Amino acid sequence: MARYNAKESEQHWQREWETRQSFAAANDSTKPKAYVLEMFPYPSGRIHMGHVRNYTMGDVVARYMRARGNNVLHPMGWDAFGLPAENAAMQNRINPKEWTYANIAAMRAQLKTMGLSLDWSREFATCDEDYYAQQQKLFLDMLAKDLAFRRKSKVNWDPVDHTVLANEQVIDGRGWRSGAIVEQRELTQWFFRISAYADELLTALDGLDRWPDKVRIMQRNWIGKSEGLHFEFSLIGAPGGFEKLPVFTTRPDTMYGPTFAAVSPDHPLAKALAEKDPKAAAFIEECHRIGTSQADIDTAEKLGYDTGIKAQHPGDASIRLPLYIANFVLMDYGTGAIIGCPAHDQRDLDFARKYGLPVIDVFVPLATGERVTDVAFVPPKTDTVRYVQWAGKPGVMTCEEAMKRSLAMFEREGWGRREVNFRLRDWGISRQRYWGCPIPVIHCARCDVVPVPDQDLPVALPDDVTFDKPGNALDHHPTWKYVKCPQCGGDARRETDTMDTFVDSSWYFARFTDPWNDTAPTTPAVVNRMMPVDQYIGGVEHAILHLLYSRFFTRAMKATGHIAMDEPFKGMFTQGMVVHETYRKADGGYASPAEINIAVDGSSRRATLIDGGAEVTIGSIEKMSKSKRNTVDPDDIIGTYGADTARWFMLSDSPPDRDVIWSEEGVKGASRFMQRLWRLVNDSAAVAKSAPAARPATFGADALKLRKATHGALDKVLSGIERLHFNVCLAHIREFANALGDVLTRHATAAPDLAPDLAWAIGEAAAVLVQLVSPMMPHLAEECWQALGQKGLVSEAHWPQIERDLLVEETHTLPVQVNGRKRGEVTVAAGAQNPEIEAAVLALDAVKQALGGKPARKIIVVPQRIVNVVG
RNA sequence: GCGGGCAUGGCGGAAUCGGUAGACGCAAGGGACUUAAAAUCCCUCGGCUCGCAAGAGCCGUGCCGGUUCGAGUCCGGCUGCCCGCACCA
Repeated sequence: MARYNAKESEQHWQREWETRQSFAAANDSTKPKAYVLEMFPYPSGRIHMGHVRNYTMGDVVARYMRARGNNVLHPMGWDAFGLPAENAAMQNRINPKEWTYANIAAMRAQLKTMGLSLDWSREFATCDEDYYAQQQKLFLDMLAKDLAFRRKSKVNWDPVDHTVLANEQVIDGRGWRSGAIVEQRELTQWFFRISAYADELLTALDGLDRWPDKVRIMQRNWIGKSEGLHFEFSLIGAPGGFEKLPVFTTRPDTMYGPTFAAVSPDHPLAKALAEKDPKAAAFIEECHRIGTSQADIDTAEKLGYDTGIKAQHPGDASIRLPLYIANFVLMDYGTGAIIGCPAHDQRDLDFARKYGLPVIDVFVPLATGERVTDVAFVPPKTDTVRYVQWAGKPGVMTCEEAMKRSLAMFEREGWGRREVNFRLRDWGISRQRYWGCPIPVIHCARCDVVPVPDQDLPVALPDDVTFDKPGNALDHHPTWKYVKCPQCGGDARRETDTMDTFVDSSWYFARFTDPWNDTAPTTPAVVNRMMPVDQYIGGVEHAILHLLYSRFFTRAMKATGHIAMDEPFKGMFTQGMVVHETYRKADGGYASPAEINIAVDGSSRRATLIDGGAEVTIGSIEKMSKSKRNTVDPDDIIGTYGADTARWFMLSDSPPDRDVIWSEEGVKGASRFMQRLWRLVNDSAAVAKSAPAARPATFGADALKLRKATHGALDKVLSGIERLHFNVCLAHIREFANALGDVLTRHATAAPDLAPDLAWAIGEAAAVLVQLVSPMMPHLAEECWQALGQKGLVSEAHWPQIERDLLVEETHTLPVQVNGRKRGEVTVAAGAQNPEIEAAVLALDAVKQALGGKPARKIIVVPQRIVNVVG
């Protein structure tokens, strides 16, 4: 029999699916909907193995749901705005738009070779005018609801490139491209008021029970809710307007332990002091010079500047604390001012020791009563400790209890109140870039900020831009920004900032439900039927920002009437990375997998360069990356082995949430299995020809055994896909294929006079096997489906009914343990009662021997599982 | 520093509820077919001990302890690795 020709077959079936529109979703279907979505790609130009893994998993779920009878929405698009297009424009003198659309075309062609069951009719790119036009409407609706606003904000400014940099683009205090020292500048920026939903975004996490715990915990920490005490110090000797200093602390129980107070170098009070006091100004300057990178923070010494101002304790006027400007106090958390309690905070202790400030123990360990010396005493809040300075009084209680009682007391005394603080900041979306969605507002000297009127939307990006100057090409454009004010008709200027590309990806999933609507972002009747996404799949790297922004955006769209739900993603799954061995050459450089030969000698492996044969060291397994040169091109794999092989390998072995190690041997194993299935199905088809058309009334022992395996496999694989345990599903499929193979080898020689019931069972088994592999290897499955003479396409077939009565065994073989050690087995009827089983067990020689003639004290029978005799 | 996860053969991993640890695959070794190779098929494959053999026994899921008739799984304490956040008051 001819080997399966993946190349020919895959092209053929991809064309067939396209002509039949097999994967188009219907917005008006009466079937239950299922929305399966993988994170859409950035059009870099080529797909990589991470994409292959992500889209294969999504495709298995989509195909599974379709065969379950759902109306499946499984779309694809492009997250197409962003900096790389501008960099390419600068380097290669190509227009960002041309570059992006050329990349999309190349990647679409690559994706199509994977045979994904996508509804391509809904495809769009976020840089399509049709898409960002609707995004501008959403922005204006949010502006009207005060969910979008402008505020002055500190940014990283690259003075050479004339651009704002994200924190990730600042490396050791320098711009990642220009290498220039980054300045902190105050600019007026656009924000989304995500903080208004902080509490809701936090509490709603509890309801997302089909999300990974890990992601929920990361979001919880990111939102960072903390409860504490808000109060004000009275300042003695402060400049005008700064008589009161608001402070937030999460430890109200330590209110009688501070020995200093401090404000951030960015605090308005610090700035006011700097104007009159050159030394203060110099200190603040120094603080700003110390970088914000992790390494800097780890090593930075605690530094302070004594302002000479005294902070008077609101509960006891006799306590007057020196007020410092301190480099470790952050302006954007709490009020930018702290109380320094050295005994119970390590930073405060370091600071106190450096400046010779006293240390007051508020509480001490119950057991030892030991006082603080070099290490601050910070026990878990639930620990019971001895308070020696609690609100001036002693007591023994947990910190939690003391905090609660302190708060209540201070509120009663009238100088403090309970306050909730969040770590979550409002979302700054202004980017001084060309290749993004223009913020649709006009600045007018008379009317201030004027939204672009509806009839003037979209604010389209001009195509005739140049990148010969650093900075924002929109700003440099000779005419684009000069407009008349829509309100007063006077000379005005367009906003030249564009939106953060995270905005584009915060609602694309909703747009997929009706991308044809050119009058509104969504069509409520449709979006409310097709959303939420039932299964979303993507990398953990988006666990915080993208997912949090999307959750916020869905709420903002609800507030502006574009959707009727809060949560966009009902089920969420984060898949692991694709990793590969690395190869190091003698000169220290990396070699790519395509450049080397591996020789196996027993259990040891040696790598040599194909060109020249020089020895190469096999290095650690790392994430596939260009710098380590350990990438494998999906095109090469699909060209050599076919898409089905690549898909099968991606799902085998490693659990989907863990990293998968790409190896040549593994791919070959997958390819071998594909060919094996092809033979198995063709052999089965030959045998099944002699089978009766109608299902036999009774089945003999061999046929029954095979049918049990068939329906057992069906049950295990389907429930495995449901739980996304793809690697286990594949093992069950292989096990079932082995079982069918055994039957064929045992009976193949007798094929002509094979019992009709067995022939029928073989036909059934082969058909089920093909259907079970169809979500993973869809092309091969179609080819096999045809070889078996089945009607229609397997991609459009419904799952067969699982015959549950075949899953029930008539007899059970139970392992028999004596004192927890296996000594034998008994086979009993399914309905056997315990006394009957116990008698059978005690009759076993091995059991009698193990008991050494003594009677059993107790017999534990776990039905259908195990028997344990206690001697 | 804070938060979370993981640890099972040579390797990736499997083991709904606590119930025969090592499914399935990769690699390796042996054999069959073949002029040969490829392909395919069969056998072995955690360790130790005993046995000519069929087989039998003991040990074994990072380490120490506990709960239980029974622990990879539950509890307490360690060790190592990985991830996220981080001067968050």
